[in-house]
Order: sequence, then structure tokens, then C-alpha cells
Amino acid sequence: MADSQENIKHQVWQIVNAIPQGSVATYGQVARLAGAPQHSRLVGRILSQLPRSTRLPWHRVINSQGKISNPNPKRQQDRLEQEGIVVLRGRISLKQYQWQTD
DNA sequence: TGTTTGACGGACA
DNA sequence: CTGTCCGCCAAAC
Repeated sequence: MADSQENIKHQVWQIVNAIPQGSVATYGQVARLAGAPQHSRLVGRILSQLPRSTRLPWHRVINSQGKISNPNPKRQQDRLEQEGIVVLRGRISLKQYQWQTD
């Protein structure tokens, strides 16, 4: 079907919504959990299309290097620090905050 | 229809 | 640590 990608979008929303407060996940991690490895970029695009009013914790998604990829890093960093996550020099310790799923 | 772009990821120097 | 390169993929040109 042509909506296989539409389903992935809903999967991504559900997964991101499940990231615990105080934890982070990577784009690749979300893509894998959504059953779509190789689609990490798609995850980024989906999050970029969220309305500013969304309640989804999109700020808990960072890249595999532990860095913020969001074009507006300031906003994301504020949100992360607001829930106790330490962001040092634009970096976050995955070792310490990554959502353990498998 | 070919090329570029982007909130990615991993390997490597 | 930083920068480069390449694989991947859908959307926008």
C-alpha cells in the first residue's frame, strides 16, 4: 500500500511518546523500534513536520553522536535541561541518558 | 526524470 | 576530539 510510510509515521509518534522523561533516544533507535531500520532520516523529517503546539517529547530524540541535530538547538536544549538532562557543549551523554530498550 | 537536500549513521583518518 | 566519505531514503526542486 502507499500508506506504509503513513503507518511508520504513526509508529514513530507512538514510540517517541513512550520515551521516558529524563531519557533520550537516537533517530536510528526510533527507526529500529518502528521496524524501519535505514529510515533514521525519515524519523528526523517526521519530527520536523510536527506542529509547534505538539505535546510529543520530540526534544528527547538526538543523533547517534549524542548531539542535537535540531536546527534550533537552543529550544531543544532548554527543554532537555528542564527535565534534568545535562547538556555540555551541545553534547549529551548517551551512556547516561539513553533510553534502554533492548 | 535527474539532482539536491536533510532534525541520520557508521567507518575511518 | 574534528573532519571526511559513503550508504541510505523520501521529499523537494
